[in-house]
Order: sequence, then structure tokens, then C-alpha cells
Amino acid sequence: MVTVGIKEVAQRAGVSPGTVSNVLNRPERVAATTRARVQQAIRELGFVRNGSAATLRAGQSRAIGLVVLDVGNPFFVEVARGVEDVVSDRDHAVILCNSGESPGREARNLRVLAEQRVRGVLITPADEDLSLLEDLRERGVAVVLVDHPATGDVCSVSVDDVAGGDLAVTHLLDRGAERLAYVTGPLGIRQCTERRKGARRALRTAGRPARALEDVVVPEMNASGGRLAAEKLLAGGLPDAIFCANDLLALGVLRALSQAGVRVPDDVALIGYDDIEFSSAAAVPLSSIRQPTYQLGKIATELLLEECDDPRGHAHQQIMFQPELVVRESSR
Amino acid sequence: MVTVGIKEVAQRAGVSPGTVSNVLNRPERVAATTRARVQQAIRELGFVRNGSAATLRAGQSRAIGLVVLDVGNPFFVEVARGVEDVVSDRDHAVILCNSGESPGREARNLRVLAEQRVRGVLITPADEDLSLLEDLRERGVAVVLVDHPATGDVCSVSVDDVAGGDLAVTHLLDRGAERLAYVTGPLGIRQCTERRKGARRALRTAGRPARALEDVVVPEMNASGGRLAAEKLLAGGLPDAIFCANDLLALGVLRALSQAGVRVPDDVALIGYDDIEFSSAAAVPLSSIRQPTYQLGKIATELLLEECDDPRGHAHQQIMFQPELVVRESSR
DNA sequence: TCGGACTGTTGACACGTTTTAATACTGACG
DNA sequence: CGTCAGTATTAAAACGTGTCAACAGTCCGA
Repeated sequence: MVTVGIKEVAQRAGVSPGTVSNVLNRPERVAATTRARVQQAIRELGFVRNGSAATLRAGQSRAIGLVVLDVGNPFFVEVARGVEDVVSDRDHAVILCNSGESPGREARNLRVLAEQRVRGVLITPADEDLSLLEDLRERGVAVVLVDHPATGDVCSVSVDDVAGGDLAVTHLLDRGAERLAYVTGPLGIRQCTERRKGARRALRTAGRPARALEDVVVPEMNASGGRLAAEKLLAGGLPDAIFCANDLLALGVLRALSQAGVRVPDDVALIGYDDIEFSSAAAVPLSSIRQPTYQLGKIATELLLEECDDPRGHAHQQIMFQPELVVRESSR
Repeated sequence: MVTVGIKEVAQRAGVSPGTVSNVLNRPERVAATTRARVQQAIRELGFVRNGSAATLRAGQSRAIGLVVLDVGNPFFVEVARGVEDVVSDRDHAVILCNSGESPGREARNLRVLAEQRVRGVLITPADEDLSLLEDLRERGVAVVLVDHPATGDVCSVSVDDVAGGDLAVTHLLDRGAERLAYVTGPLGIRQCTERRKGARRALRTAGRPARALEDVVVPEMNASGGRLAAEKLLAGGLPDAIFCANDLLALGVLRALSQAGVRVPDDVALIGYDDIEFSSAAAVPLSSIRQPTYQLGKIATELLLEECDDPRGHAHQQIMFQPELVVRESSR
């Protein structure tokens, strides 16, 4: 493995290494003819700049980290699209990490990102403990919370989950539901508890007792989790209506109920959350709560890069979008 | 931003920087008491190793690159899961890149990976031109092709796409199809042409003319592409049966046909490819060709790391799995 | 007591780039 | 012809870690 560095290029072009570096980083400072000669040498030798050396020297890499709860969830894929579209314009890179909703994996991911000296981190935290992020920020790494509202001294971009939960359950109640179930992932996940909070608010508003809503907690917020929840519900007596903390859960629930011969929406109404693309194509098109997912990623990234570029002049912002009810067959 | 390095740690622990480095990289070489003292200092100072410096010194990073055609496609998400499960055991990191089926973006991604000095690259190439990969390998970066069979001097893990296309179309013919359509992404993508090859073979075997199969090419292999294809088909006269080059296309086709009042499978039979999780939950559960997706990622990674660890002793392997027909409602 | 074998630790250098202050060069003008 | 302003280039010093040869310390057997 022959490593051709800036030195070899310099030699071949008959200039000093410093000039090669200038060609790479501030081409306007070097005379056109020299520049051409250097670029030619770069091409001939197949030189590729060593990013680690540049990062070491600069103290920071041209990369940001994105830590999501579940890469398998189209919601986060869509967020990631928004992030990448912004970032690639500024020739930065995105390091995508998956915490799998586990604080342990999240911590490991953050450590890797810290080691890589990323400029900033976009993260949907796996639990309420943000102390690791605080540590990161003390190291000079900018942080923006995604889909997680912040209290003040940090940027965040989120969607009003309480309002979303309220929308969903109000809709189910309007439709005549008496006994409801809330299918959710671990309650350590903020989105899950907030949506439940909204759901309960809807009950109160409608003058119903809190016990009209039964929680069904499963360990993973995906289709298997949904199937598991459906089994529990089938065993314990079905409600009139089910609100799921995301669409993957809802699709799993729908699947398991159908296989058990339960008709949706005739026997049980069903609504999910996120409005992922597949929901509208499901066996029974799924009602859902729509969020501006792509925007979430895009705006979060803009805030992050703004903070990176001007850490002192930057004023932290907390942006919150409002979700939207999408009614389809599953709750009609 | 205070940077605490190996030197500060050494000072606090009363040892030399070399010893701290040993604690980090070969703990067994340093006495237990010293090790404890150093680790304590590390904790107290909140030291985080500088990955770029380590990479610079070592000549390569503890990371591999994974370049996929479409992160939005559950097929690749599943591959990525297989990759990460293997990689995280060996405390390496995965840099996930999305080429979006574009050779230009693929080239950009490969350049970034080269700059990062990754140990190896797992890639599903966006076209047949593998010269960039050849360049990478000359630089000493191991390469394994994923879902793309190789000819000999490089490792590859793939699934027999010709067989898959054959399976799909044979099934449609058995079911009585006379006029067929093949909905596909750009024919520069190998998977698309191979599956078509298989489809045509099936026609020949059945003694049908090649013109019984009409190609419908769309620019993107996702649900929008599928909807676009369906519009073309609706405008040009519907076939009896449609074979889609992947499930996302098929879901899009299904959607658009249903909206146009076409019944699946009564008016048109439909089969996809990949058997992603959502296919079985679709409005009309989708027939598909199943591939050992997770295995693909897992085995490719094992091959890659094997090659990284012992580049000389490594013998390149080309592994090919056989796909499997899954019949559901959409073609029953 | 001494030599030898072994274990633990050290110091210094190298990795490839960026940056800064200094130097060489080029015309233009007095 | 000398000076000056401005531009183009250079040399050298970092950045933080890993490695390796050399060195100190300890223990054992002779």
C-alpha cells in the first residue's frame, strides 16, 4: 500500500507542500498556472487527501453525527434525507448512528462521534437523561435535539406530541369509541409519554374517565411489537379503538388482528402516528398523525450548522411544529 | 474548548504518554495497578481518545464503509442491520453512504471513504463500471460487492437474480398470464437487467415469444416510480400480469391501479421482488421473491473483515444464494 | 554477589496535513 | 537605479497518538 501524500504531489509539481495545501483549501491564493500544475500532479499520482491528518490539525472534522432511535423506521429515514440534503451542499459528511432506543447503544454511539471529533450532533435521545449531551457540548460539539423539545439552552426541533395524541384520541372518541387502548414502546421514550399525555387530555376534555384508556407497553416500536401488543389485547378483551404510538406498531397490530379475524375498523378502530408512506398502502389504509418529517431534519441541520459556524453569536431556538390528523379507512 | 490529551492523562497518573497509550491499546502489557491509576485519570479528566490522530498514525481507521443504492429501501436497511451486527462486535464503526442509484453520488461517497481511510468498503455498485473500486483496492482498501456477483479477483455476496426473475415470471405464466409487463428501474442497474434476463428465460422455457413481456422503465425504484409505471400501463393498455423489479415499485403500482379501479389479482396479477416486511401487510398482500437479506449483509461483512485482517492469506470468494418464491394474494 | 531472564515503563520519532510568519519575486514609480 | 507595494511561495512548527528500541527494576538460580 503506497501512500501518496501532499509531499509527493509537491515534489512532482515542483512546489512546496504548503502550496499544495493551498490549492486544496484556498485555491484563490495560488497563481493560476501553479494551480494547474499542482492539479495535474494530483491527478497523475491519484492523490487523495488524508482526512484524519486534516482533522487532527484542524481539531474538528467536516462531519456531523445523526443519532436516531431506529434506522428501520421510515420516519427517521425521512429525517435523514432532510439532513443529508442540507449537509451535502456544504460538503460535510453525515455519520448515521442507530441507538435502537437503547441508552447503552446511544452512549456508545456518542463516544464514537466524540472520538471522531464531529462538529456537531443531531440526536433523538433514547431517554430523558441528557447529561452525556451536556458533556459533549462542554467539549465544543454543537448539539441539536430532533423530535425532542428542549428547555432553553440548546436548540431543538420537534412536533407537538401532546397535540398529536390529543388529535388521535379526540378523533377516536368522536367516532364513538368507549374503551380505548394505547399501544406504545417503552415509556422512557419521551414521544411515547407525551402522546399518552395528549391522549389523556382528550379523554378529560370529552369528560371520560382516565381508565377508559388502557396502556399496552411493548419493548420495541416496530411491527413485531405491534403483533405482540395485539396478542395481549386479544387475550385480555378487545377495546373499541386502538391508538398506536407509531405506524410500525399500528401495522403490526393491524396484521395480527386481521389474522385473528377481527375486522378493522368495524370491530376495532385503529390509528397510528407518523404517517409513513406504507400506511396509506396497508391492507386497511391506516389513519395516522402526520408530521413534517423531512422539514424536521432539514431545519435541525440548518440550526446545527449555524451554531457550528458561529458558536458565540448563535441564539438557541426551540422550534415546534403542529401535527395533522389524517383519516383513512382504519378509523372511518 | 479545552482538549485533554494523552499527555495530560499521563501527567495526572504520573506515567509517560506511552504507558497511557498502552493502557488504551494493549492493556495486558501494563501492570494492573498502573492500569487502574491511568484509567482513573482518564475518568477524572473525561479524556476521549482522538480518533483522527490514531487513524493518522495507524494509516487506517477502525471503520468500514457501506454504500447502498437507496437507504429508503427496507431491503438495504435489512442488509445494513446484518452489517452492523457483525461490525459492532469487533468495535469497528460503519459509515453508511447512499448513492441513490447515481454513479456520481457513488463516486463522491467513495472519495469520502477514501479520505477517511476506511479499512474496507461494502458496496452495491450503481453501474457496471467498477474501475473506481479497482483504484480503491490498489490503495489497500478491501472491497466486497454486495448483491452483485463478481468475476473472480474480488469477494462478492449475491442472490441469483436470473433465477429470481425466472421464478417470478414462471409463476405468472403458470397462473395463466398471456401479456406481461416488467416494471423496472434504470437498466444500468445490474439487478434490473438480470431479473429481466430471468424473466425472458422463463418465457422461452414456456415457449412464449419475447414480445409477450413489455418493459416499463422508470427512473427511480420506489413507490413513485411504481405509480409512474402504472400510469404508463393504464395509458397503453393493461397486461394480465406485472412483474416489478422490487417491492417498492410493486406497492406503487398496486396503489395506482387500485385508485384507477383495477382489481388485483382479478384484472391484473402482480408480483414484486425482495419480500420486504411491508409487502405482506399491503392492501393486497404482495407476492414476491424472497432473498436472505440479513445474511447478505452479515456474510459480506465477515468476508470483508477477514480480508482486512489477513490480506495475503485471503482467498476471494463469490457466494451466491438462491431466491425463493412467496405467493400471496396479489397473484393468486 | 553476579549474571541473566523477564516484566514494566519510557522517550523520541513518525504519521500527513494546515497555518503562519517570513522570504522571494514582480512591476511600477520616483 | 533604488524603493516600495503587493503578490506568490516557502519553511517550519504544530496537532495527538502509536510504536519500538532502549532502559530500569525485580526476581531467581548459580
